[in-house]
Amino acid sequence: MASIKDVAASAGVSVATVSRVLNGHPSVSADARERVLAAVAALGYRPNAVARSLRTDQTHTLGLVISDVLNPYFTELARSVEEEARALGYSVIIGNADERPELQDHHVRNLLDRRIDGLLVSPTDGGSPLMLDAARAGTPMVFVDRWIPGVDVPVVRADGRAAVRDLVAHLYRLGHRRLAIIAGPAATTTGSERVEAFRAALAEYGLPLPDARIGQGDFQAESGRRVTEGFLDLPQPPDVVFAADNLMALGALDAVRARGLRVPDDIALAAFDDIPWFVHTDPPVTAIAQPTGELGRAAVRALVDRIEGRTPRSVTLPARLVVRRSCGEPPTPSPVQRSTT
Amino acid sequence: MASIKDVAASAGVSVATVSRVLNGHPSVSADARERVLAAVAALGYRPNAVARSLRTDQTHTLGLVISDVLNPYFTELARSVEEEARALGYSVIIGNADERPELQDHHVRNLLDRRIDGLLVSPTDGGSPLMLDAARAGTPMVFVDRWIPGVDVPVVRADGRAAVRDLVAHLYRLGHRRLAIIAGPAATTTGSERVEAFRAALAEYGLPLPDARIGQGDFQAESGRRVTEGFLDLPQPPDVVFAADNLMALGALDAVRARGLRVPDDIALAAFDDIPWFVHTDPPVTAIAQPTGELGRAAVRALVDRIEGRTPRSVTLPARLVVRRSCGEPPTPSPVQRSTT
DNA sequence: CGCAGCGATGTAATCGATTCCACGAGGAGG
DNA sequence: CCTCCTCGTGGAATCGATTACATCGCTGCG
Repeated sequence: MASIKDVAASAGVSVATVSRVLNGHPSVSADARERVLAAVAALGYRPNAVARSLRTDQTHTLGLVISDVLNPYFTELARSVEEEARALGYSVIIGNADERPELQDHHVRNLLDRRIDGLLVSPTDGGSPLMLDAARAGTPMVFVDRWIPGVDVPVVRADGRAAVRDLVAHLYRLGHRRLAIIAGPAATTTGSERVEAFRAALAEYGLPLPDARIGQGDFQAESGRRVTEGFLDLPQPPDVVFAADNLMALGALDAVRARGLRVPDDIALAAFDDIPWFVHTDPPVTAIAQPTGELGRAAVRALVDRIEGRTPRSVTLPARLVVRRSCGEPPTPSPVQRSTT
Repeated sequence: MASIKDVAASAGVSVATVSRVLNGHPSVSADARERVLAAVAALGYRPNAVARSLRTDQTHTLGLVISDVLNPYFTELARSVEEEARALGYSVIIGNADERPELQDHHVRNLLDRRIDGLLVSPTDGGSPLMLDAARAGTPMVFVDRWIPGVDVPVVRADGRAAVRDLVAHLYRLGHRRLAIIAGPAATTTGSERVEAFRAALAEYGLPLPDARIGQGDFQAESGRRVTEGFLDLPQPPDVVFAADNLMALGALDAVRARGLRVPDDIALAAFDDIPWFVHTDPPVTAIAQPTGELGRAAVRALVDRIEGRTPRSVTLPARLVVRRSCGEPPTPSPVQRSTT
């Protein structure tokens, strides 16, 4: 592969001049510029990004560590992150932690070794020493979706409290009183926050949330199935199951179906995170939709601000309830709550 | 960030010795090794992968260019690729082409500039000059899922012909005679092959496939919707719509539902590519399942073989039909065709 | 006792870029 | 006509690693 030296030789100038032409430095004669450009074209020369990064100490690359690529929510997040990053002149390297802290560390370490300019993380756990060290050491970093309390890193996320309250109001109106939740890991902020928001909303209606109706999941479909089976085995099964993410809702659907029960007649279902497939499930699933694309874009902007010396800001955007049929009664379209069915 | 020089100084040895310790070179005294390791730990030193890559001309990184991350099929493929690559000591950088040739070129160029060791591609089109040049120039490369004819690059893919034949047999048995297909872009191999397989299978049953029942899609949900609407507007709408990928099937489902029609009573539906959600759609969708994970792993193995000087082999694995309810008649479980519902 | 050979180590070249500095030519101003 | 600046250019240092080669001290064998 041709290097800058080959170009210089072929154009009859020094490597310094070639570099200047390539970087748009003003003080190059029109004649030299032309010869360099011709040589570049003739040789099909492309600058070696590795060498350039070594010299400039910049990779123009962001690392994105997410908890689970197979979760459509994170897939969409990753996509919007890449899009915005590209618009700002950065590339993105994705690390998929698969909800496993040690895999998350593997990726963080790998990205750091590659000297990425900044790190976008949706932590799988409460924060490994590695991640805390990186943050402390001044690695430009932004948390997205989930975050680690007590670390001085901007957070870009959705606030689902209002939407959860709307959901509980919706459920109450439909006559449901025994509500249950499949929670995410307590070590994640989204895992604990969603339970808290749910509990608070229930309290407003004077409804209890006994421990038996709080199932411990791990954001994966299988745990949703397992927890739901537990709920169905209770002496008094719940009227509604609220899954803290879309994969656990899928598992719940599996479990309900396996018993030969029907949603919403026998048991209602709602989920956090809306995805295109929820429109076509049987029945369409009522869900809380995050502004995923906007979150990804805002996170990139914050991180790039930090990298380029500006002051990044935390961002919180509202989530909203999307009513479908999985909790009963076909939705009556209204300006506020409209299903996209 | 500490460099190898700092470690050398702190351990009281030369950088060469540090490098030797780090790379497991045998001729280092136990004493020196110990002091180096201590210094590494004390400084929290991590080798700079950029510098190392420049010197060794290896990045231990594979590029993966796929057509659409939002498509669950490709998401799963990407995941299995990363997994196998990690097991073999490589990292993966994903480029999402979004079914846009110019975006695909952007990513190929970006990956090449980063001097990745090899490229895994599922081409969005018939092959841009950039990609053809890269292949000709000897960049280690492997095609996965889709490929470009006439280029000497190993291909790892699924053969869906037998499964398509099974599907047509299934449809015929259910009494369907007017079959239609939503095809992918003709410039992609999967786009044209699936139509051909379908046409060949229909021929075996003496069924025609008039042009009016071949809709041109682009593997995105919106095109599935549009094409399906066209089918429904025909004087004689088809009995069955077969979508060449899962997103177009989603669009088709949208279109059918928007007309107030029912699957499979009014029109049946089948799709290429099986995904977990198809179990829970209304109705569950009959699909052709590819061995996605195995494809990803085989592709990585082939590419790494090529990179490490062994001779890579093309691989073709069979796809299989998964019968569910979207074409009519609940499936009767049999040893050969079993739904995972 | 002398020298070959080996093990441990350091010096320095190298990868491909960027960039500081020096230098020469040419124009402007005194 | 001389000096000073500016512009265009090239030489060389530099980034952080790897590695060929040189060196030095020992050991072992003849």
